[in-house]
Amino acid sequence: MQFDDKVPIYYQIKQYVYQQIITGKWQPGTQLPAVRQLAVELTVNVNTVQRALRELIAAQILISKRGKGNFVTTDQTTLATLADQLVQDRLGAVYDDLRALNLTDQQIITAMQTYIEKRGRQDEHDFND
Amino acid sequence: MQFDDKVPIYYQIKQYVYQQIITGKWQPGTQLPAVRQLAVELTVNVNTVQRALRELIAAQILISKRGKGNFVTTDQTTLATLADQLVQDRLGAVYDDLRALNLTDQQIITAMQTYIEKRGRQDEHDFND
DNA sequence: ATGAGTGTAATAGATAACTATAACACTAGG
DNA sequence: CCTAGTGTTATAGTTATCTATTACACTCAT
Repeated sequence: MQFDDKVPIYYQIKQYVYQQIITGKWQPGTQLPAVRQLAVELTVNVNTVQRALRELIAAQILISKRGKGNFVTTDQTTLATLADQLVQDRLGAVYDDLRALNLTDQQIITAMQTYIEKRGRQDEHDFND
Repeated sequence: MQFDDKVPIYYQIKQYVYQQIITGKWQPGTQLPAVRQLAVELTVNVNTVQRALRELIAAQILISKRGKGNFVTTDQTTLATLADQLVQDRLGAVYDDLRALNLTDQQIITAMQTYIEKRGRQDEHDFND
């Protein structure tokens, strides 16, 4: 996995776990890959994986069973809130940034639409290459 | 200034300088505050300011005149490109993130519109408090 | 009981970022 | 010439992150 060296790896691993859960790759209640296995897959140290998981366990996103493994929570409320929270946080961050660059609300929406249209054409083009 | 401890301060200072320029607070050709002054304003060390400025100078965004000061470039092309580049990079980042969270293009646009509407109401409410 | 597979934790060393401090280089005005 | 104001650089010490390694704690099948 490619990490952005501007932000701590353990922090990016947390985001990675969120994505696996929200996209359904790791279903509620299912067991995660072993920490040593995750460390190999992410080409990272076990301690770094553990640091990320520790915070997710504290947040009840994951359930840790010593000697057995780590599991995705089955608490539907937690999972539903998580997905919405991640999206809202992301939107809030980009909104603040673009406002700080002097864009109006309408310009932000238009810029996003234009970006997606352009991006769609590019992806299609790349696909046909 | 409040910094996010998840990303290097010198990197955030670069973003700060971009904002000052793009929002017109620092006009093309004008002199920046002295590095020691900036360090005080940002409550940061001179070396950290200098590290940020060094990269901006290398990118020709700023012009350094030893013994005189640092100045915003007057190259209109550079400035126009810069503003557009920052917006596009920001949009690209949030787009990738939201796609990774399984949102469709249309859902991204809708979520952004909804967020801005909600945010607008909240700001208005806060303002009247 | 033993061993394989799991999570958890501690140590020591490396590196990057940041700080405080000092020094050096250049410009302009008196 | 000298001084104040500017950018630039270097050193040393601190902290956070990450790594490698080792050890410990628990579960389960045999």
